Amino acid sequence: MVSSFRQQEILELARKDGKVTVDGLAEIYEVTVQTIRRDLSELAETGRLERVHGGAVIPSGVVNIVYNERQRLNEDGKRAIAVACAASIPDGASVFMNIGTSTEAVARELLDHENLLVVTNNLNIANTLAANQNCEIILTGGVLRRADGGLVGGLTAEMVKQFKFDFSVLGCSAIDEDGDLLDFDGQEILVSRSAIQRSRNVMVVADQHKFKRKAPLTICSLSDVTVLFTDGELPEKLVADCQRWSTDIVHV
Amino acid sequence: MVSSFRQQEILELARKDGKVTVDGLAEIYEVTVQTIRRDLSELAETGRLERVHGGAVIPSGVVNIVYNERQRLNEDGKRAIAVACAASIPDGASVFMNIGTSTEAVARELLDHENLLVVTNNLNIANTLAANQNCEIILTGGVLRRADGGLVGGLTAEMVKQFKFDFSVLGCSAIDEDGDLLDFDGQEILVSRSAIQRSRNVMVVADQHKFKRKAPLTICSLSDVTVLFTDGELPEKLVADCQRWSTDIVHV
DNA sequence: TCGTATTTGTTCGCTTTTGTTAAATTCCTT
DNA sequence: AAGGAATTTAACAAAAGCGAACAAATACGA
Repeated sequence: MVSSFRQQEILELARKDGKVTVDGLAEIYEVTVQTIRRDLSELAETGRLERVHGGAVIPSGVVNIVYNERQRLNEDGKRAIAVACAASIPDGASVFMNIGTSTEAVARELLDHENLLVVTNNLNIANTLAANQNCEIILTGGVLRRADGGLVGGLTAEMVKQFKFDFSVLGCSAIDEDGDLLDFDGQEILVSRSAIQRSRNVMVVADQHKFKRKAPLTICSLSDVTVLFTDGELPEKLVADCQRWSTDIVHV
Repeated sequence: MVSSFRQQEILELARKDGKVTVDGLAEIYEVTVQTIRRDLSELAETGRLERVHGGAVIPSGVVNIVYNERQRLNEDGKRAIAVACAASIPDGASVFMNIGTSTEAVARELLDHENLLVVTNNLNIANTLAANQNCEIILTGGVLRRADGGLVGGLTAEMVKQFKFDFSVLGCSAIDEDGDLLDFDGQEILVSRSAIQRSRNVMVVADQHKFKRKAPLTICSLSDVTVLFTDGELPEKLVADCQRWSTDIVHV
């Protein structure tokens, strides 16, 4: 969902020079500054640039794993979900966050939180939150998966078990009609399960598409979850089940 | 989060020179001193600079400059050392690499090796080697240290102990006249020691400056090392000791 | 071809940034 | 320790940049 060829080129320009200006880009592309502003806002919203007055700069971070532009599906929805989720996390909390674009969106919304302790197996999240000086970041160990900057493998789950979290923020590949959280990755489900086991509150972030997809492996049931953040409509039966399980649903 | 182009560049200037002056910056950016003062105040508020009369300096106690400076120190020498070290590592080896600019240089020379398995607690090394598709990268877990992209803490050493390496490539802060490897960082020496314990071959990369510096903590002795790569001259006595310990010295 | 959705341009009120001035503070020399 | 120069802070006005809303233009699918 790259909304324009400009945005790609703007990114390249920014990477080359370290920064871009609104006026400069407007001149290059022969469009109004307003159009450029819209581009920059979009790029900033998804964390690919950092907006400053008069232009934008490359986001400052420790890591810069070059990974393929990944599927950017339903960005607005994910953002709204992330905002709601981040709002539920108080300053000073200890949080685990796993692999996934939805959890990465949450990380971006946590930039203004204070005194967080974040444990993650996702290098992108580490990179994003590195900008928040008030945030202690702990990476789990594991094999680096270049495709998504994830750390995977048996060691990862082991490491997660060493902690006790106030919150887990988990993404998944799909949610089944009967309320099972599903994933494609056998090792990642072990990580997620360990996190659930060690968390006082389990938060799941899942946009509407997750209800239409299928995946082969079960992470857990929504009954194990404290609160689900989504922008999708759940089947009536599942809503009833959640009520029975006392699983909160936050619909954004 | 920086609010203007200038602030990011001011930070870079400060890191490069260790300090910046209000007048100097005002001239560079062609703005009034008042504007620069506002920038500096903001940067100081968020702890990234320390304000002094007439300008600003890097906050004391932060490793940052030291790190950036170190990186530029004796680049050619480090490169030569790295080339020699990388040449001693065969394709298909399992390698541990720790924090340090010298080991990072080695990583750059390993980009053409094949089928390596590299374990590291250094995000920069992971980042560098990510470009080598034939290389499996495993990150140890640990607390992310923003200053140098290192992963530190008790968990890191624990994780290292799970492996058995063909080679360790280790940097250190200093080498004592009697052949002791020294470091500033208490937690990093635990990591290094674990790696030494679990390695068939221990390689130490140390440029000439390491022989002129001091550090408070002992990692191990050169007698525990298989081969030392350096561009510096060792005291005669130490050369003799190494011969006795059957520690090879590769002088580039 | 028409109707709809998306993108772009225009305007305007509002916010942020910058420059200017004056008073207060700090630094340095004597 | 005093006095003068340099630096800083504070306050306010000017300028630049911003986002929202709506209209025009363009692209797209039926």
